[in-house]
Parts: sequence; C-alpha cells; structure tokens
Amino acid sequence: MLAECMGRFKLEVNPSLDRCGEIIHEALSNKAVLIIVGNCIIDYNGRASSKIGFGERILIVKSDSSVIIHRPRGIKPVNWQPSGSIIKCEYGRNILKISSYFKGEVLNVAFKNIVLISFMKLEDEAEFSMYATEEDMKKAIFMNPNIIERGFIPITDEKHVSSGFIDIYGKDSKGNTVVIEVKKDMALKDDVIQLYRYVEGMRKNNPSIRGIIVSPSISSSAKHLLVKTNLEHVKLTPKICSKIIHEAERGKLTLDNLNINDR
Amino acid sequence: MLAECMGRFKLEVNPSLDRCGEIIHEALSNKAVLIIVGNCIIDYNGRASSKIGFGERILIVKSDSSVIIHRPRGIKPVNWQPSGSIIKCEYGRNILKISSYFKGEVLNVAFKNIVLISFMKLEDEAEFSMYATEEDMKKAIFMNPNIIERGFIPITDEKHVSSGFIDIYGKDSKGNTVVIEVKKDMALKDDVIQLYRYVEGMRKNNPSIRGIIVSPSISSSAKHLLVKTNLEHVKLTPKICSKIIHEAERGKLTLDNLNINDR
DNA sequence: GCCTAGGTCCCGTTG
DNA sequence: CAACGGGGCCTAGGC
Repeated sequence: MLAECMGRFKLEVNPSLDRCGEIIHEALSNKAVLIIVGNCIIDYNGRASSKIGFGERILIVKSDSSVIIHRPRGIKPVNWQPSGSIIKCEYGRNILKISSYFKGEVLNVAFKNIVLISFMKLEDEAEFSMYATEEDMKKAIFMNPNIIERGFIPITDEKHVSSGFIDIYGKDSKGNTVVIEVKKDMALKDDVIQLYRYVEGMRKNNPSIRGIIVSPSISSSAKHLLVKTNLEHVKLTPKICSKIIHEAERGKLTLDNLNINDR
Repeated sequence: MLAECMGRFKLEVNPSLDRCGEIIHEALSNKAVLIIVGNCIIDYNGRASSKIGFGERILIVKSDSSVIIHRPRGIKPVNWQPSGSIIKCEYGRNILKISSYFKGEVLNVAFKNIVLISFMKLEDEAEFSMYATEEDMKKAIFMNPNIIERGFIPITDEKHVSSGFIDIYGKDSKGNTVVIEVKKDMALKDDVIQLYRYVEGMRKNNPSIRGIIVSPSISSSAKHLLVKTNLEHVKLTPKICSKIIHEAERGKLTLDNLNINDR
C-alpha cells in the first residue's frame, strides 16, 4: 500500500524494515514530518538515562529534527529529543535503529516491527496566541488598578530588588508603598515566603509598606503564613483579567460592567 | 486507500470529513489510538485560553482519551488535554469538529481538510525505568556492597527459598546472614510482607538473620510493619546506582566520591 | 553564555 | 483530597 506526491507525502502499512530505512532517509532529506508506529525498544542517555523494553509506540520526527515518542497512554512522551538533533538510521539483523544525538544526549530507538510509516510536508504558519496568563493579569492591573483596591496606583512592573523581582510596585490611596506578587494559580506557601522576603527588607526603612498576593485562590497554609507575616491577599482570576484587556481594547469597559464577583 | 483488521486497525488517506466522523467514532468506541493529520483551527479554554488559526497539524487521541496536538516544529504540543477527557465529534458545513472536555477545560479542534486518518490498538505493557532497573540496582550492590552498609558481603543473587526468591543473600560485618529485597520504587506494605515470608521461615534455624528492604523510599504503613517484623530499610535510588555502575566501569569510584547524601 | 521566572507545566508523594 | 516539590522539566527574557 503506497501513496505518493513528489516527495511531499508517502505512506506504507506493514512495510519491511529495510524499506522503512529508505523511507526514513527520504523523509529526513526532504525535512518532512515522519510518523512511525511500531514495536520498539528505547534507551536514552544524557542528563539522565532511561530504558524501556519492547512495546508498540508512536514515533514522530518533526521537520526541525525534534523527536517525540508516545506510548498508547498518557499525555507525556516516554522519550524525546529537542529540535536540532542529528538523526541517523540503520537496518540490520531484523532491527531498524533510529538514533538521535543532541548536545551529548543520545536517544536510541530499535524497531522489530513497523505497522505504519508515513512522512509528509506540513504547512503551518499560523500564530499561536495565549490569554489569561500571569502576564495578562499584570497588564489588567495596570489598565484598571481598582481591581486591586480603590485608589491603588501601580508604578513599576518587574522591579528588580536585592532578593529578586517584584511583580508590581505601587502606592495605595493613603500613599503607602504596596508590593504585589501576582500568581495565576492558587498561591502557595512558597509564594508568600517569596513576597515576605521582598517586604521584610523594605520594612526596616518603611514600616508602613504593604505586601499583597494577587491570585485566584490561596492555600490554607499560605493563608496562615500571610496573617503571621502581616501580608494580604486579593482574589483575582486570570480570566477576568483577560476580559478586562479585551473589553478595554474595544473601549467597552466601565467599572459598572465589571462583575465584582468574577474577580 | 484502506486497510483493516477487525476494528483493530484502520487507515485512510484523503478521506472525506464525514467519513472521518465514522472512523473517529469507531476508534473511540474501540479505545484505539487515533492519529489524524490535517488542516485545523484550535481553541482552548480552561486554566488559560489559546487560539490558533488554520494550519496542518498532527492530532493524537490515545486510548485513555488524552489528546495531543503537534505542529510541524517544536518538541512541545501546541495544545493538549489530559487522560480521562470526554471526547465528542461532529461534522457539518464542511468542518469536522473534535471537542474534548476535562474538569472545566474545553479543547476544540476544527478540521477543514484531513490528509490522513488512522486508528490502531497498541500493546505496550513494558516497564519504563529511569536511570536504573531493579536488575541494575542489584548489580550496583554487588559492585559496591558498602552502599548497603560497611562490611556487607553479598553472596548469591536470586537465591531460591521455599517461599520464593531472595534478591540478594549475604553476610554483614559480624557474620550475620542478611537477606535483601530490592525495589526500584517506593517500598509498599506488600514488599515488606514478601520479605517477611522469606525471613520468618529462616529465623527458626537462625534467629540472628536480618532482612533489609532496599529502595529509594518506603511508605509509612510499610515502615510500621517493618518495625513490627524486626526488618530494616536502606535507602538507595536508581540514580545513585546508575552512577555507581558507570563510574565503576571507568574504575573511578571510591567511597569518597560517593556522596552519601545522594543515596 | 548563564540565570531567573512562568507554565493549561505534568507527576508522584505526603498529610 | 489538598498541597508541595521535582523534572532529561521546557521556554522565553534579561544580562
């Protein structure tokens, strides 16, 4: 079984392993995306090392020479190799070996049987955009500081201090310095500790300084620590921030149509 | 173009989109691994949100309903959905939509063209081992018995006893018999029970016999049982075993360069 | 090049 | 179950 169109596409079902060797070479020299499904054994040696015995898996070699191997279950690949790896392929003794080398790391895959092999040139120039990230939360706070509290004025973004970075630095309505740490997920103890480290040094010169964790939720142990360290929490979800940005860009946003419960 | 074998495998090249709908249903109801290559648009809404316009990508739905979508470049998927998601598929207006739902997260993929669709039942029961297998761990103990304790002397490997197999049998520095059970993962209650079965019979003739579980960690209930049965635990990770084997093979290993904290 | 911080992180362990 | 720490994390940005 075979389909072809000028080196842009090829597919075979239950091919012989030596035939696969030819197809792989054609795929690699055409910088096509290669898909192989078959029974293989894998070993990896590099930063770590791993082994797995024979089993049926999907191997993908992309046009940038990245390699990904998936087992029939689970969201993560069992083994992989980054873009730019050097890929070699050889057949012998009823085994087809595909090896990938990258910065001292070696991934070896040996197939004893291949069910399906195919390569194809894929076109994908679309731009990927992501919303409701921590970045969007910071942006939304600058666009609409009242979501933190009435009268809050953000001053700088990503301020560098001795102990690291402060997400947002500003002033409250009474002129007190406010340091904000933004998290898109539930804030954990570590996040409070990080904020505390920023604030504790500053409190020597400025005892009225406030520290606020801004996040959709906070773990109970983090909340305890918050109270102990005299820091605060403001609830804010990445989704509402994304909404603020998009509606503001269309000039639709007022404080009234911002449902306070969504925060 | 079509290949089939009793619902275990199907493949079509340049199928019509409504035909794809049928194949997808067959794949999902058979819990097969589904691979689709085609031109699609994707949007995701959940913890964050993302959008991407039309482009040619590879979509994989695994037998546990995890979903992975790869662009022709890069090691990471552009979008995905974890195991256990609910997958729906519908065709209309020259568009084939595949939607995946999981804990409030939605992934929508809409194909306007499909180059290749295939599903297959994949068998992969192999155990994945990082750094070292249990076999490697035993090897490391034979190469360097001091990682168990000073003066330990391993004698036999896989000794057969009435109740099964002992991983390693040896003597400690005082001449006491030592029985070792090696586990590459956290030791559980069952592992302690297994070791206890070996040791209990031997204790009648030899009350000074010691039983040691060797593993990277031990569950708390297993630890309790260990104390009750007068057995012991020694911490040893596959990672350090891998280091021992590699360095010993190069003749570099001494007790000094073996960081005790790594065990 | 190093280092830092973020991620739809994922994943396993612990309380 | 929540919560926490680690990863071959990967990846983007700053210096």
